[in-house]
Amino acid sequence: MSKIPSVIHWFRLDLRLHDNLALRNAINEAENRQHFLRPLYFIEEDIKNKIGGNRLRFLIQSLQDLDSNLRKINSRLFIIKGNASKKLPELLEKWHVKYLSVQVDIDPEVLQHEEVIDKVCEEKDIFVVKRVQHTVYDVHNVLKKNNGAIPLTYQKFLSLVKDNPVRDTIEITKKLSDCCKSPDFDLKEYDVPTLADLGFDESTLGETKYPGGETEAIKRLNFYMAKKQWVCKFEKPNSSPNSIEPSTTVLSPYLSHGCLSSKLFYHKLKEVENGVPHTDPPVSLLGQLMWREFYYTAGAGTENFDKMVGNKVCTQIPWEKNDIHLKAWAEGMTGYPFVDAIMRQLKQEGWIHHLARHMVACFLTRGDLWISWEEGAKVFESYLLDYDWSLNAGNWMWLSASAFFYKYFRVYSPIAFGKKTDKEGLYIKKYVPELAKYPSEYIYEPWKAPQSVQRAAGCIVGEGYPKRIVEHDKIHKENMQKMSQAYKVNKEKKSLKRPRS
DNA sequence: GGTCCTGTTGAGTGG
DNA sequence: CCCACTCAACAGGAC
Repeated sequence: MSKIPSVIHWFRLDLRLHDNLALRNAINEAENRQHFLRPLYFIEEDIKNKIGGNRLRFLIQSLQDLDSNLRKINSRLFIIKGNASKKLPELLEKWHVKYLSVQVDIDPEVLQHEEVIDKVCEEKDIFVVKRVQHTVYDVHNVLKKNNGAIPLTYQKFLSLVKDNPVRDTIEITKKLSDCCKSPDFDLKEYDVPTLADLGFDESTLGETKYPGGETEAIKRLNFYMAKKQWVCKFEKPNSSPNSIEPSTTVLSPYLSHGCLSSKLFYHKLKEVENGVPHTDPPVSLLGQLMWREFYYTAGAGTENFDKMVGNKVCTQIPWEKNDIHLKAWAEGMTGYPFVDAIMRQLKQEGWIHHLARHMVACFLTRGDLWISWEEGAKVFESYLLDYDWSLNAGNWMWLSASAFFYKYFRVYSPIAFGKKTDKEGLYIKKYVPELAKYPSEYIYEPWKAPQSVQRAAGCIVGEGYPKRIVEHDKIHKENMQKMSQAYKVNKEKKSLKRPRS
């Protein structure tokens, strides 16, 4: 076994070569010292039980693309089966590692692994480099600027970052010297596994609508940035949650996996907006990116951010358990066609529009089913291609009026809301095909259709399609009272903690 | 303490 | 008649 030391770049959510400073640091280190370069990615053995099939496929595609891009610079990706905190310590020893680079993350599960590695590296005197490259800003710096408190409003967040410069992105194009190739460079055991290798049956998935990978990310970014008028006029609240093709960019899965650098997106948007009239945050495209930063900051600064109990920004609400309703919601079988269409699109394609997320999140929590946002967050975590720890928790708290947003009496109507942008119900007809022959008049409320109409449409409510599991008109009013009560209790608790003196 | 808050509903109005 | 649009009501909190 060779005694030449190795340099490791530990890939996590930075599955790209562009704007990857940590990777470039590792490359330079390997080149300068003529050490081996080993770009690693850890895949847990039971990953197929942990994340949904669509996301798993997206991840594998992203890794394949990453490997192929690394090969273009005379390197490759080394896939290690197992989790980092178990496997990496062995490898640090085996490969005589002297230098390790990694991006900064805030997800507590990731940080758990990182803590173990940090300790081992300290013992072994391995140099560790960490780079902020998943967010535009260093969120810990933003927190410091706010005296450690998290900004509870978007405007406050914007004011904190207003004058922060955003560094230019970097590119990695130079080919690596052959001396940086380790002797085990061609071993198949480090190859990116297929879905079948991971024990997942790909035939259970629909066609790939959003292929993973840096190459696709850049293509998608350039496609949208070329539509300058569209970018400059973009207003998120005015985009449609139920268009047949997405009304927004769907860059989110690429950002969440790090196939696309948020900083690159930032600079491209600035370039397009430069010198011409454009919309602004919160509604503009740049504003969308800032929402991401906002939630990252909040997530980094709050303990138990993804839970209700022990989370200081989260209003404690006595949600109730109801596995039957939860299952009906998750599978798109609530009897409300708009809700069901959204949930089925989510399950099939791994992406739904932001306002569609609002609709179903409101329905699950304060609006109708009175089930904890944590349950909804778990379902989203499994299905969403763009799942992101802090954004998921933050948005679920927003929608359930548990934090950041408090006007709980603004409840989305599962009947009226979708009609605004899709009166005909074409979206419902696509994703809830059993209702495809319903006249548009009844498409949002099939239970109102006369029996003759239901028969003619080939689907009887209660047989071919479920009856409503709750009556929205009644239940949302009851829930508002419960919310009011929970707020009252919360307020009392707060004033007890900080009595006026 | 006034002001402001991306993303409501549902009724009412005017083109 | 249908639409696009405005407006009021609503049980809140951060800054």
